[in-house]
Amino acid sequence: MFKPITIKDIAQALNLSASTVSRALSDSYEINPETKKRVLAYAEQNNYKRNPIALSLKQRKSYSIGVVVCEVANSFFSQAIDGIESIAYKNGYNIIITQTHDSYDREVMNIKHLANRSVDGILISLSAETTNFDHIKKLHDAGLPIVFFDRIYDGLATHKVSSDNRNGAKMATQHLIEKGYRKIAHLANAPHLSITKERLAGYREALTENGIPIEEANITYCHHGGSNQKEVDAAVQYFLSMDEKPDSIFVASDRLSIGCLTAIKKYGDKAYMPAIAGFSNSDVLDLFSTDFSSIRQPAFEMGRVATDRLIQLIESKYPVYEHESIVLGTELIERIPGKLL
Amino acid sequence: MFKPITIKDIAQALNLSASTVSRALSDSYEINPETKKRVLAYAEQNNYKRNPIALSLKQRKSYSIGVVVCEVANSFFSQAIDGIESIAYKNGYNIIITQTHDSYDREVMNIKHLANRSVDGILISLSAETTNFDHIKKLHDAGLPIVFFDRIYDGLATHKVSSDNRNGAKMATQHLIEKGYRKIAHLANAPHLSITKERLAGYREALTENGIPIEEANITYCHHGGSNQKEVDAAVQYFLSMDEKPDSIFVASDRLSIGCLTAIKKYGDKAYMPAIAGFSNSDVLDLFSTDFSSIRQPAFEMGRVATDRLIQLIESKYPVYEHESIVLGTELIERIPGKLL
DNA sequence: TTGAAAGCGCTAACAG
DNA sequence: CTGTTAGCGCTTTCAA
Repeated sequence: MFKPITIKDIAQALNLSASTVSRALSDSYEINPETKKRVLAYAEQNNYKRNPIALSLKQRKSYSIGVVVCEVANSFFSQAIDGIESIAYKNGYNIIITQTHDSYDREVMNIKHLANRSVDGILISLSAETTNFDHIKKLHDAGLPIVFFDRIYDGLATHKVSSDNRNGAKMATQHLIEKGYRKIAHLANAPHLSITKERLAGYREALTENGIPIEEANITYCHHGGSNQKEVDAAVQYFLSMDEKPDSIFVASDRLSIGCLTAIKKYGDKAYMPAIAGFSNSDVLDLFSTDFSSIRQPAFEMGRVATDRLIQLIESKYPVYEHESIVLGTELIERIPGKLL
Repeated sequence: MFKPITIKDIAQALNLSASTVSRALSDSYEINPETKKRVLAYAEQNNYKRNPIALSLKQRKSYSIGVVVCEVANSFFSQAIDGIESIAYKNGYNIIITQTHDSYDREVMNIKHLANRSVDGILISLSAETTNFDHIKKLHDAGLPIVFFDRIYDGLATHKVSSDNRNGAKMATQHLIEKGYRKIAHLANAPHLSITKERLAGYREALTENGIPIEEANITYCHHGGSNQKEVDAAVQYFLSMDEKPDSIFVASDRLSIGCLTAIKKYGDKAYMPAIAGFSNSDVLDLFSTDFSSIRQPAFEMGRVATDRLIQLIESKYPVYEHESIVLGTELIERIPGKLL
């Protein structure tokens, strides 16, 4: 069942040796054009396909790259994957996608699994829970090419691709300020994530520049990135329980935005309805006239750039010592309530 | 760089033969417990990992399964992928995801690529453009296990997993009727897709049962599944141009729902705003109080079931001649406008 | 220009 | 209980 034709079969059929066939197939210069033509013709006819597994074994290369994200059912990441795929395929690689669901344990498992599966390199966006990086360091030290995107770890000498989180956060906060809000809460992601720190910095910057005092009590972290709705609910309930409730919330991520809106819908009332602005790549938001302006990251492009760099690393003949930190711009999408829909 | 330890290394270090080590590692019964312990200990210490590629070559098995969907940035499919992943990983398989973007050519490419990559089996949800199935038939005939999900092809003797599209469509249409709408248009997917036919049947059934005449002019197809927004725009503009405009629209898919809302937002006006109901697995919709009730498919479960069946096929010792067509239930989610948000 | 042989890492039939 | 041998499909010296 399903036994494809091999180089040996061709050799036998054409009365040649396997090595000659191999050479003909890889278009070696030192081969009789006549023979080459015969081999190619026969291969074509019997639609011979190189066995990539044998090739991998021989060349110690799998032509596949691993991708580690928290979840694919997330606008930002699914768009990023589109970008990753586009570059990977163009270069003859396929991608193996794994999801951490923002759990450290699953991240460790997945990365081990990928390394074990002998991928040629890995693209990582860290899980919200990750604070120990040994599982990644070990592989990196062993020579496995790794590129971070979105959720970066700075302690590793490799390429990093992110978006301008600080400025995005600043724009969002500034946007709320311009709309007249003053008591702006911040629903933040897990505290150790790179994006959390950067977005927090942007939030602070906007407030400071506008002479609004920063109150730590207005900032709440979601240690699991909102992968459990309960923690988002708790955060929102906390905001709602404050003596002086926030008039608006700057939300740090796609996942949290959805979670935050859900929680507000659940616990809020007509009398109190904070404005919301935050990071999100969801297209669906465009359809509604909520008071939810968002910061959009160039997800597709980030995926492309990260993959491009990873393949560079993989295919480089010599060890690469210079590493880029690439930061792409973010975009504010203002949404005005009260229009159609 | 990155040269992992092999069975030979262990053999040498322990003064054993490679086969003994291999046996010890695979916990063969016919091995001295003492030796086994030594080998295991050494392997553990030097964190030996089986080379899966060598294993694949030997066993003609890659422990990976290919997945073909139109796009991951789609609530239904990303949820289905979650389900696929959960079962695949539990059984030691990893998944290679490819996107067709609803193009026939890309589907052919991707499937070839997967077969070529020697996956052990493929899960397919057809592209909207596909009308010729030779590329799939060929592989199936050659013995490659294939399971269809969601967008089925009936001409192949294999397992198929779908949701109750007919009844889902009927519920949605019935829902519109109950809300008082009478001129209900149908924005359909590509005509040859299984889901299109089934959903159309449900739509017709609801109308008929309610004594509403079926008018073909009220039905418009999107031949590329809405992967190009222009075709959705055209369809909506057509509805808007009708002498007697539809008072509501039943939309056939997730992608089309988004597209339809987008188009209406673009071309509609306050005076005319049709009600909409349709298939969608988007969680975001729950957050808004649009007049958009939706039919939700059990995406995660569909992914699980399909993968389970595929692995059964893969691991079956004997050819399987009995094939299931599994149909899972759909759910109507009513949304009432005018609430919070 | 072609062939023979070795080897990538692993398993399995066979022999002891 | 353990070792020898062969082979999965392919590439690549080395020799002819």
